[in-house]
Amino acid sequence: MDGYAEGAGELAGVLQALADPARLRLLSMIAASDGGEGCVCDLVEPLGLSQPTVSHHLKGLLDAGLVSRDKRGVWAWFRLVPGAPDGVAELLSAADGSPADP
Amino acid sequence: MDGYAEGAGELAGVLQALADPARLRLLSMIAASDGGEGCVCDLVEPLGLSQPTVSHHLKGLLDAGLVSRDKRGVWAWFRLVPGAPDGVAELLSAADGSPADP
DNA sequence: CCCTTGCATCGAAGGTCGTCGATGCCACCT
DNA sequence: AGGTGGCATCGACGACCTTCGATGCAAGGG
Repeated sequence: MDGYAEGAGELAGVLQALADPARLRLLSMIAASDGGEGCVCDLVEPLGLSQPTVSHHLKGLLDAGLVSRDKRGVWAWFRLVPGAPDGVAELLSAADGSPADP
Repeated sequence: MDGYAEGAGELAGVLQALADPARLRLLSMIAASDGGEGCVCDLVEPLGLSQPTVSHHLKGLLDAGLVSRDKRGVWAWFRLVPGAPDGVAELLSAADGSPADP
């Protein structure tokens, strides 16, 4: 029963990484980008935040395992990790006893 | 395209209400309780937090629409709102371009 | 070889959230 | 009616997170 403690801590970490409008918009923009990839220079402008802040949020998402970084030369291309949010969704549904899968 | 901004803010609010080990454990314990209901007195001990803190977290979950309060006499019984985390899960999946429902 | 461009890191300020102790209120039991 | 037990609210402290400006590093072009 205390097994929930660890899972709760880990899930809470991923949720906290997602619990931010900037992070969610970042994910949406990357997903909507061409080829599912987005470089920082293309994300800074529409977000309205400074470049270091965007880098910081990207690092948070990277640390949470939600995006992957691919440095091609000078540009850093970020891509979504497929199924990552689905895993979070499943954990969420499993945490409260509402089965999302039949 | 900027429509994500509002949705992101709202979703971020619910996620921030969930991004806490105590909250997640609270939901798990309520779900595992008999009849899907749990009173504060039964939740304070296993959580290891003080009673005011538990009340505060419960209020947070209540404000996020994740649980419902049912005051029966002196005891306050908290129950999960069915489908609430599923809605969050759907929003999560929809936010990154992974369609959970066609 | 030097300069420009793009990204990550460092340090700091401001705000928000989690946690606690003390208090007040309401319902039940004697 | 008085006493007891349980829950919500209030004020305060400490820690974390978000954001910014400035700086450092690596890659590519002239």
